[in-house]
This record gives sequence, structure tokens and C-alpha cells, in this order.
Amino acid sequence: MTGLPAAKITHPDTGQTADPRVEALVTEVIGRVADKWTMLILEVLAEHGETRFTQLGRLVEGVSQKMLTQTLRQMERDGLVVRTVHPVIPPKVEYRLTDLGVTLAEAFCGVWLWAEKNIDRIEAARAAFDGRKG
Amino acid sequence: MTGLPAAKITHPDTGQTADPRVEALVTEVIGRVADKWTMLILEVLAEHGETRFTQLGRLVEGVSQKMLTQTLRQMERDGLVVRTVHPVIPPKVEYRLTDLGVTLAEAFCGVWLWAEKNIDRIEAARAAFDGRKG
DNA sequence: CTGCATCCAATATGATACTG
DNA sequence: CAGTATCATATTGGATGCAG
Repeated sequence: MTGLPAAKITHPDTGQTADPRVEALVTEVIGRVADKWTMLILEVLAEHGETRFTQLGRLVEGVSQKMLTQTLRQMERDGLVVRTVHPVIPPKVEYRLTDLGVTLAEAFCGVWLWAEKNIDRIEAARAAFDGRKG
Repeated sequence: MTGLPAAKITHPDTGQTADPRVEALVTEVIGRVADKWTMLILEVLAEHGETRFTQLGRLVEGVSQKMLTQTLRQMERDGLVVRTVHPVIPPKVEYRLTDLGVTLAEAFCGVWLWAEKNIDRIEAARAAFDGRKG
């Protein structure tokens, strides 16, 4: 357990635990934000900047139009992205991260790097596990 | 886009993009790991160290026994946690993070802190959004 | 205590077709 | 192009009962 970061709720300085109400909210926010499509869209927007709907669909591997729309709406509601409609024909709608969205992307950056870095170890662990069992 | 971290796939140093196969794997890993229960269990284990099954259920707010078991199995398979069975009666089973799990917990730490820090902004954004619409 | 199996309800997601 | 609507399916999650 050496070197573990003092996580989430407990404040390293005060050593105090936040009140349960705040903890529940954090849990709720984590639940919403720790979502596959949210993370992947966040990543694409962080990398590409302002992006149109259709191109976003191409860049986010495997997302359906429905999930793309749905996730973008949620992210817009949570203040993570801004949706800009250009009144032209054919329609042109662009999405970009808000300041808040950028900070979340930065927070997730560590997870992306972790995933990229540790793929081999995960694959190995799975192979070992599956060998022991099924 | 100022100050954005060079995300995931593109290496800041080489400027090179990883091959598609790796990208697909990263996406898959993200999809598995960016899960509500995985994150919350990870957090509890990071904070409390080795923990028994039942207590884990109490510490992870709102998790059902089924999801707890299921998520722990996945995490075990992915090499994130170790499951130790003590041959006593009544049974005693403890879970703790592996080194790999600890590094993932560290990576997620930024997201926990982000959530805690930005709850107010998210609530405000939601209220504003809901006011504009529904 | 741990945790698997099963049934069931609720949600989430995907494919497809359609609209401004 | 950027969605919405609809239906079919998959996954999730809870409750319960049972076993080692």
C-alpha cells in the first residue's frame, strides 16, 4: 500500500472525511462520468478540438448515432461540452469542450495513458486467469 | 485548446499515432475499466487496503451482492485485485489491489478529485440546461 | 460468511427507418 | 448533415433461495 494517493473523499490535510451528502453526490457524478462513451468522446474532443457531429461519429470507434447523440446531450447538460448550431444548409453542428470539460479530460489523461501502457499486463493476467479456470 | 495534455494514443515525443490494433485494445480496456462499480471498488480498496467481501459490500455505496461478485471477478481476471481465501469456518475471503490495480487507482485519483471539486459547477450547469429546456 | 444460481423487472444499447 | 422515433435485443440490477 506504499505510495497510495490519499483518495477522493478523505482530505489529506485535515484527515477529515467529507459529509455523506457530498460523498453521495461524488458517487453520482463518478457514475455518470465514468462511462465508456463519455470518456471516448472526451478524448476525441480533447485531441481534435471543435468537431462536427458526423466526424465525431467516425472518430469515436464503434459508437452508434443514438449513443453519440445521447452522450453528447448529457455532457452538454453537465457543462462538459458546448453545442454550436450554424444556421446553414446542410446543417452544421459543432461540439467543443468547455473549460470544465478540458479539466475532466486532463484528469482522465492518466487513465488513458495507464490503459495504453498496461495492455500487455492485462492481456497476460486474463490469459493466466482463464488458464486457471475455464 | 491551450494546455491540453497530449492524450492517450498520440505520443507527445514521437508525434506518432499508435497502430489501429493497439488503439482498439485501449478502447476495449477503457470500456471495461471505465465502469461505475469498478471505479468505486477500486477506490474503496485503495483507501482501506485488504478488505473482506461483506465489508466491501458495505463500503461500496449501493452495490448489490451480485454486481459486487461480478465486478470483483472481472477485476481479478484483469489482474487488478487478488482474492485470498482463508480456509477457516466461517469462510473469510479478502480482496486487495495488485500493483497493477494500485497504479490504476492512482490514475483514477485525478478523476475522483475532479468530481469532488466540481460538483457545484456540474449542478449549476444542469440547472441552467434544464432551465433552458424542459 | 461467501457467493453461486435463478428468475424477473428495468435500462441501456443497437439497427433501422424517417424528417427538417 | 444532424438528428428523432421505433422496435428488437442485450445488459444490468435486485430479490430470493441455496450450498460449501
